[in-house]
Amino acid sequence: MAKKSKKPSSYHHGDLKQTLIGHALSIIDNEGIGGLTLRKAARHAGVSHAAPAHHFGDMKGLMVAIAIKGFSKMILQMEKALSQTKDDNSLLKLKLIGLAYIEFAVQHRSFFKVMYHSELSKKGPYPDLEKESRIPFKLLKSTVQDCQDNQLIKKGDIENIALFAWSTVHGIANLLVDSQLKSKGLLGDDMQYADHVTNLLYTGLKYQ
Amino acid sequence: MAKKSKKPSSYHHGDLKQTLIGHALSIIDNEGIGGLTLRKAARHAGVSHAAPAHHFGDMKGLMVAIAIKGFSKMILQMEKALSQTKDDNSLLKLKLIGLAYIEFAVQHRSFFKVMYHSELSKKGPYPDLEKESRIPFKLLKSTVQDCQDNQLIKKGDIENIALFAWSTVHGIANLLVDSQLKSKGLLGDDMQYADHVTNLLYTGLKYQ
DNA sequence: TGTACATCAGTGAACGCGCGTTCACTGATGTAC
DNA sequence: TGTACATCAGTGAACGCGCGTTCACTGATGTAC
Repeated sequence: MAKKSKKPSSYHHGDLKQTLIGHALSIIDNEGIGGLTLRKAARHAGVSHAAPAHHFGDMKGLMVAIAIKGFSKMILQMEKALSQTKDDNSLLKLKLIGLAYIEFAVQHRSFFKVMYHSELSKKGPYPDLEKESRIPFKLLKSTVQDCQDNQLIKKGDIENIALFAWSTVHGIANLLVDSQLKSKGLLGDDMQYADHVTNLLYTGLKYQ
Repeated sequence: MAKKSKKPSSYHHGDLKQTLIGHALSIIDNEGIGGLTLRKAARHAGVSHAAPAHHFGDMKGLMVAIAIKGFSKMILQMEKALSQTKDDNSLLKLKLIGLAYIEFAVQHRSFFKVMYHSELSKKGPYPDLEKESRIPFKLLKSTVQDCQDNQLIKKGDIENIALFAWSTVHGIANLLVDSQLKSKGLLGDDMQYADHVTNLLYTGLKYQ
């Protein structure tokens, strides 16, 4: 405390914004969204408690920044999954896109929690966030369309079928993220389980 | 403020415990679980801010009390649904029990949120809560067993099949509770949608 | 029916804590000439 | 290359707030005799 000469008292951090997001995510990892505060994020980043306000304005600003980053990561992961098979195998694509969604949620659970946090989806307007958040569903819809065009699943309203598929997959992702299954000792490997459930879902889509 | 003669300054409330639970639920309805504090619940109940500690000890005690009450309500609702059809129609039972689960979640969303709040499921031990919380899954498992005995669904490990069914239904319930679907303008009637999804699920269970 | 006493539920003042927010400031970086 | 100045990121002290918790208390209810 007496000697301050050790630290070069940097007034320019480099990329504090991204650093703060990183620490915010790890706080959420450990304590849940309720455990995140601006002061705590600043403390973890080794920076004055007033610094976050400079970049995010307030708590909501931080959450929005995290969510936007999360969505763009998730979209990349989904697109990568789609590109792993040929155009004519659209049923496999449907499965892969669902698994990519679940995989992202499991691998980046704090991102996922923020992205679908109800407080965030309530109030707007955050046009950038809103735009990004719609893309995953759009990807799913066009895949469902492909499947129907190739007569791989039964006919029906695309929007509805996509909604069914998404909500099942999203529901499973949520469960895995919350560790509801693991804490009951019912679950071994997350992705193996996810594979089972998506198979179940697509069998339903085929025959119903 | 000057005249205190109006209120009879009651030192005995009648059933403050249940009253506090009721107000806690309505706070969660309006502001989410994060918005609930002991002081706020006391304020809504028109009671001193130290009163809740008398009945619940702390915040966690209140949450546990809410969850226990929620589970016993939900179990009643599921059992009622099961009793609405005859023994030999177990596939219908499987559907009804799933719908009862979703219906409870939608009708009592604050109960549901507390019952499956991750902070609650982490730390224990609350033996009463743990006991109650296992019953819904047990009911589901025995229904799945019935279906398999009557060769209404494909063979397989009961525990796994029940887990698939539960997690899908639970996932949907969560989505409806969080209003993720409504806020996207994708959803008309909750239960009509739930009906669709459960049909989809059970078709999967039949054919896979 | 009446009195004395124990128990129990709720009170209200007090405390320390972490939080978000404000604001004058410091000092590093970038730009003009 | 050097100097003057603007901009911008982060500082740290200060504030008021709502929270959980503690604790001596009050007064209503129930029980013994």
